[in-house]
Amino acid sequence: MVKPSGKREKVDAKVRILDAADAVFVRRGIDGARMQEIADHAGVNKALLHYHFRTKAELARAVWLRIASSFVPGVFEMMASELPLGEKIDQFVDSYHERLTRHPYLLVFALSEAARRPDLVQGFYTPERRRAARRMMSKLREQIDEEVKRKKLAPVPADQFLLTLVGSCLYPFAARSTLADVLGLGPKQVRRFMERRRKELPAFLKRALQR
Amino acid sequence: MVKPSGKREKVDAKVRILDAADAVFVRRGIDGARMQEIADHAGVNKALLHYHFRTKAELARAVWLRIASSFVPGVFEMMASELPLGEKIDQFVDSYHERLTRHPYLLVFALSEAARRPDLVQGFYTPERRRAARRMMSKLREQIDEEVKRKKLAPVPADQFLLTLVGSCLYPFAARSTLADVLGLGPKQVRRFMERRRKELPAFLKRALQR
DNA sequence: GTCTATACTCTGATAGAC
DNA sequence: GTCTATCAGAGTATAGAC
Repeated sequence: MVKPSGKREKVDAKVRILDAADAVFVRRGIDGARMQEIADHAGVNKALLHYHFRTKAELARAVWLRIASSFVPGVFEMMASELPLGEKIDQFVDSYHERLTRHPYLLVFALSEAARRPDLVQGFYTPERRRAARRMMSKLREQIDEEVKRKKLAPVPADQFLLTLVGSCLYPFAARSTLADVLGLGPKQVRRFMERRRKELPAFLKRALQR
Repeated sequence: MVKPSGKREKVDAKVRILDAADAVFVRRGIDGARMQEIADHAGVNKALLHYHFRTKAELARAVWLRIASSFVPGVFEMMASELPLGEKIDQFVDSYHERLTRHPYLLVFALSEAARRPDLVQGFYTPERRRAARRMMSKLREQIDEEVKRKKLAPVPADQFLLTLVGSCLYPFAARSTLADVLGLGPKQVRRFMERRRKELPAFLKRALQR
């Protein structure tokens, strides 16, 4: 499957633009991003951005959808799988720690734009994706209920537990700078702190479900 | 303590501007906010914003500092107090649920601007505030250690526990829209979900510390 | 202190050549 | 598809009257 040299450049430019837009939007936010900076970053002219993605809003939406598609479905699937609950927790924490460590601005971008621009997210949750979400929830419910029954715990609603997992895992990445300020840590100490968290958080959460 | 009618207008305008700027910045983000919208919202002319706060950046900083001052010191103090650990958890969850329910965009604003603009936060953590933060941490450490010893738990670092508390409490407010999409909830159901969380989260966290 | 009017820059978007 | 050149509008900031 060799690329026809004519088509090659075209595709590449469009992808390079998307990659550049990703970097700039995530770093600066949609409103703070400049089309010029994206063009420079992609090594093309500003006009070309408008050729491939008519407006800034459309480019932003393309970036957004690409990002969301790159991890939401995977999480749904993993969480709906037959893996034991404990391993799901491990995998979730591991994969987000890995990704968010390498992309420090990603979470804040996703949260703030999703909160402020419903239109951006519009259409991402297709019927199929909603079904996947429901499959995930019902599988989790089943596993948690079993755990609760076996260990005779107070019942824990699956949605609440999932949110606690997600929140306590992701939040530190959103609040990294505040965290450093409040705990009085330098960048290096923050990294060490997060590494420890990666190991200890799953244990803490599992323990909370084990009695 | 009656206001001299001459001074009254002056003070009021400046405060009205701050209030308006707060509303607009929090809702749109700093980059997305327009000086014109702030002026309209405050019922004054655009030029007056520049008279009282030279630039947009300075106005944004004033808003930021006012917001941060309005709750950070209180949390530090409460968390450093002699209250039992369990009651601290209750109070923390309650006060944030109350505040963030009424100001849905506040958290996302705080997180995204703090992450992207170190200069904005610059100078907020004075030596006195850092001391307050350390007092909080050492008191929490003491209380958690005691809990751990009494209940013979695996040791839980205070900073990690605090972050889990903060994250699992605040995150849902930052991800409100995503939450609704993933769980397939309408606005009303989201509210009910959050009310339940307010009651159940403290119990879950305390249980995690009780074995 | 507050307003009107305006200067000027920045930036998203288009036209048109290659 | 990609570039150069340019426009139109938006948006921050200032000058100056009251």
